[in-house]
Formats: sequence, C-alpha cells, structure tokens
Amino acid sequence: MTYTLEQLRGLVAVAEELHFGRAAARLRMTQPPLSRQIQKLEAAVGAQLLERDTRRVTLTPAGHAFLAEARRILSIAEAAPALAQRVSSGFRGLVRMAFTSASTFGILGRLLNELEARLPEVHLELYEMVTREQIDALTGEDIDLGLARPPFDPELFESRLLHREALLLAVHEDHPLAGLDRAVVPADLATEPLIFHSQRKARYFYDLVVSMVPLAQERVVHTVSQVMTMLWLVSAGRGVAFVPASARLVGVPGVAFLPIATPIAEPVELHLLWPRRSHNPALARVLDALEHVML
Amino acid sequence: MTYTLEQLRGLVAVAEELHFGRAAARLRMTQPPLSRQIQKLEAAVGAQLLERDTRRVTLTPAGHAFLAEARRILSIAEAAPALAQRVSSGFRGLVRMAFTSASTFGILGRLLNELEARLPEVHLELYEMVTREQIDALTGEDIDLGLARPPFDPELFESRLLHREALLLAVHEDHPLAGLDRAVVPADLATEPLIFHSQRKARYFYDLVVSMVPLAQERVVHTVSQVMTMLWLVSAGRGVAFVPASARLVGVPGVAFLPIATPIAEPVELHLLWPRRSHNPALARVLDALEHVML
DNA sequence: ATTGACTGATACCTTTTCGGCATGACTTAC
DNA sequence: GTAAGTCATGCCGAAAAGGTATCAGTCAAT
Repeated sequence: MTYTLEQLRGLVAVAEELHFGRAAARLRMTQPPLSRQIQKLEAAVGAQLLERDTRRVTLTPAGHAFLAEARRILSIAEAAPALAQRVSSGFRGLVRMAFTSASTFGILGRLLNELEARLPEVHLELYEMVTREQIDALTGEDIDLGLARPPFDPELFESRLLHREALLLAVHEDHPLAGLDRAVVPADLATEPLIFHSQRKARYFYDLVVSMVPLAQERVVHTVSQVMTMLWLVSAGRGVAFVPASARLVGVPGVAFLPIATPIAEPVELHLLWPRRSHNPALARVLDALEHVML
Repeated sequence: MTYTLEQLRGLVAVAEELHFGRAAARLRMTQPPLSRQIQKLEAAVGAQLLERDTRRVTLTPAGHAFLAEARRILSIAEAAPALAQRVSSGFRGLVRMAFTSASTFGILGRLLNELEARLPEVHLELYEMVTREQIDALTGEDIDLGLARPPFDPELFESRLLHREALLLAVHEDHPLAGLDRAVVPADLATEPLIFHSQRKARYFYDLVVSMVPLAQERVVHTVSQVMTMLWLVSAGRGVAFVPASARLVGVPGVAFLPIATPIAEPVELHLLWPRRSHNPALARVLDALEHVML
C-alpha cells in the first residue's frame, strides 16, 4: 500500500492548522474525508504522524520528520509542470551547435551573446566541425544546429544566410605584393606558389575560389582543409592563400591580407543550418531569436 | 487539476521500457489504463512528455526534464516512510539533555560516547543547568532528559541512579591539613573558615553535607551554588569546601583534595531524570541504551 | 500490393475509491 | 450538569480507476 500527493497536502494543511476542521476548509472539503486521508497516510507510512486528543492536535516526532519530506515532495511536484512547460516551449533546454573553426571566430562570440541575452535558460553546447561533419552530425541527430558553408540538401535541411564576407589573399608580410595599393588580380599571381583548399574536405572554398579567380592548379604546393593551417603555412613563407576576411582576426604573425578583385564583393557565405524535421523546441526559439540577426 | 504519484510511476516505467505493454506488465496492470494515466499526466502537466508513433515511444525534451523531477519525487516518497518509522521507533531523533556543570564533567563524555556508539542517528543537544533549572525545563518540555541530584517528585518524574561518588574536602595545597595521612573528621574543621553550599540554589549538597558532617554554620564565609566557584575560592585561600570527587577533574591550581570520614562511602548521587509522560520516542531508546550503564 | 503481426488509443463495463452528510464518542468550559 | 467543540465512524451517492474487447495505424514479409 502506498500514499498519494493528496494525502500529503492533507497532512501539511493539518500540520499548519493543527485543526482538522480548519484544514479541511482550506482544502475545500469537509472534515470526515480529511480524517480518513490522514488515517490512510499513517497506515501507508507505518507510523503515527499526529497525536489527536479530541481537544488538540499535535505532530509526533515522526510526523515532524515526515512533514519535512512531504513539503519537499510537494514543492518539487508543484514546480515540475512549469519546468516541463518551459522546456516544451523551447525557452529552456539544450541546443548542440557546431561551427567551422577559424572562419567563425569573429561572429560566434556575438551570436552567443545575443542568445544568452534573449534565451538565458537555453544552454548551448558547442562543437567544432567542418561543414561535412556538421551535415553528418545533423543527420545522426548528434547536433541540432550548424554554422556551415553551402551547398545543402534542401530535402533534409533548412538554412539561412547569416554572414557574408570578402575573400582576401594572405601573403607573407615581406612578400613583394604586400605593398600593392590596389586589389589583387589573377595576373598578379601568375608565378606565385599557391596554398590551396582541398577539393574534398573544403569543397566550398575550393569551388568558390576556382569560380572567382581562374588559376593554374599546377602551382599548388599544399592542399589544406583548414584556414588556420593555411595561415601558418603563409607565415612560414610557403606561398599565398585565399582566405575569408575573418581570418584577419586570427593572430598569426607575419601575415598580410590583400583585397582581391572578385565578381562579387563578399562572396564567402556562412549559413545557419538545421534539419527540417527537428524535435527540439529550443532550436525553434534559437532560430526565432536569430531571425533578424545578420552578423 | 493535478497529478498523482501513480502517474509518475507510470511515466518512469514507460520511459524506461519505451513500450506501454511492457511498462504495464511491470506495474502489474494492463496497457489501456496505463495509456490513460500518461494522457492525464500530460494534461495535468500541460506539456507532451512522450512521442507515440504507434511503432515506437520516445521521450520529448519536456518529458526528459519532467522525468528527472518525477524520479526525485519518487525517491523521496519511497524513502520517507522508513525515515518516519526510525523516528517513531526512537532510533533516530533528537534528545535535549541537561547536565549540572562541574560535577558531570567526568562522566558526561563517557555517556555521550556510549550513546553515539549505540544510537548513531539520535542527536543529543546539551544544556548546562543546575537541578532546579532542569526540573523546570523538563516540566516545560524544553528538555527531555536531565542529569541531576535528588530529590525529585515521583508523581511527575522517573529517575535512575547513574553515578555515586565520595565527598572530599577541598583545601589550599599549603594548608596544614593537606599533609594529613588519614580521613578528615569534623573535629579537624573546628576553626576552619567554610565555603558552603547555598541552601536554596544548591539544596542537595547543602542537605547532604549537613547530614554527613555536623558543623557550626557560623563559620561559613561564603555561600555558593556552583562547585566551580568553590574551587576558585579555595584556590584563593578563602577557606575549605566540601566537593564531589569529580571536582578533582577540574584543573584548578593550588587545590588539594582530602578524604572525609562519612557514614556512607560515596554519598554523592547523580541521577538520570525524565518526565513520566514524555512523548519523545528517542528518549525511550536513550534510556534503554543506558539501562545497564553505571558510570 | 496484400496480409499478418504489433502497438497505442478508445469504448464500454465493473469495481474501487472518495467525498459529503448525519451522527457518535469524548473532552473541556461555564 | 450541560453545552459547545472536535475528531472518528457509518452510510450513501458520485467520481475515478482498472479490465476486456476492439479499433486504427505502421511495419515487414511474402
């Protein structure tokens, strides 16, 4: 045999009023069923909780101890629905978000500040992944949201353009081009050793640069997938590299950044990316909160 | 509308099995009422907790959050009766105990060690009081148990002899009597200035000494109620005093203790004292634990 | 594509539980 | 001694809960 929350509410009321009649009135019921509630509670607990003297009601020591537990139970029980509702509405919860390393450095902080201010109860878990890994993780439901580069399969994913930036040429600061007072054109790079993006692992940048700047692939001296690596190779004097403007924010010494003449001023896109069929209510709130944010 | 502990047990079972049929079997019921329990719980909570797909059952984020609260509630609810039973049986609880200061120093520690070993869940609160105060506090239910000196009103109190000790004469170490190689007799004190017990505040010692050692009251130079005070006055050379043997344990410098020839070898009694009509179950266990302890 | 197995929801009925009223048993106060 | 107050008990009707049968939807195998 076990007891019910109603019986605990009865006990609390009687313990506070020390009078069955008044306690019953407070619970909007009559005294007899309240007396029976307490009797059943005592039977279920296996100890006398109240001393009834037909003239006064007192808590036994066991009653005192059990009352404290009853109050703990009831306070959790009363607060739990509101908690579940906040989670259900998405104002509280967990969003696991992936981002592409170096290229996101500049905007990730601002994005997190925005979310913290608007959704203080939503916890963000951050994962560093390249676009390909993000897509796999979104499909496998290991993350809820990505900051990634196109293209995406519109069958499976929704996305929103979050940020555009220019494509720059990273050169060693002692390089002759570093003093140039105009934008770099393909002809300037006719004999330069190139540090280039991997066609497989950094497909977006590969396709972008190829479409923006016609170049001879045979001058590629390194094939790399991370912006960070490119910067270090440039710093080491291995060649020149095409990087997004946000690479400036990474403090790699001895690297200069030059504008490039491209058909589109800011061709590098960063998108918010999420699965069409997500069951995480907090994701919807996060997307709402970022609706009008363009970083 | 509110929910019940049974519904929480239903939720936990379904969340663990992720299958209504198996969960119902575990709860020794059939599947339909369990489905209705969960529906009512969701209605009461105001959020969907489970995603049912006629093929698989999943927890929603709100369900996860609420499940954790449900487990907290149930674990308290399941542990609470055992707690109440321990309190009810007296194996756990609080006993407020008074003791007379100096004269109890020697035995109080041993008594507390004994109780700690036998009743580790019973907390003892200690109060320092003279016998008169103890009787008042027991009557007013401010304490549960006293360590006091007779006499007691047997109508209101029960008591048990806990300790006997000798009556000693405290003298300054430079006093001529300090070198005596036999017990002191009344004649030795014919001209000594006496530090004596207050007839009102230390009635027990007053009556005891008067009955054991016939003396001329006109040689009393100080009237005192606490043994501690007596020792300091002896130390200051103000006279000699009758003190219980346990006063030796109080480290007051320059005081020597001499045996006294008394009709009874150990006339000073210390009793356990408690109200006949106590409602504290822990008191009964403490008395049981001390049943055969004679300190 | 059809069929059978599986699973949660629903309809309906029976049993249990719960609350309310009337009243009893007992104590306290005047 | 009587009256007022308080908790417990008996009884009844209403509400709630559980069980059986069945429905509706999905998946897998033929």
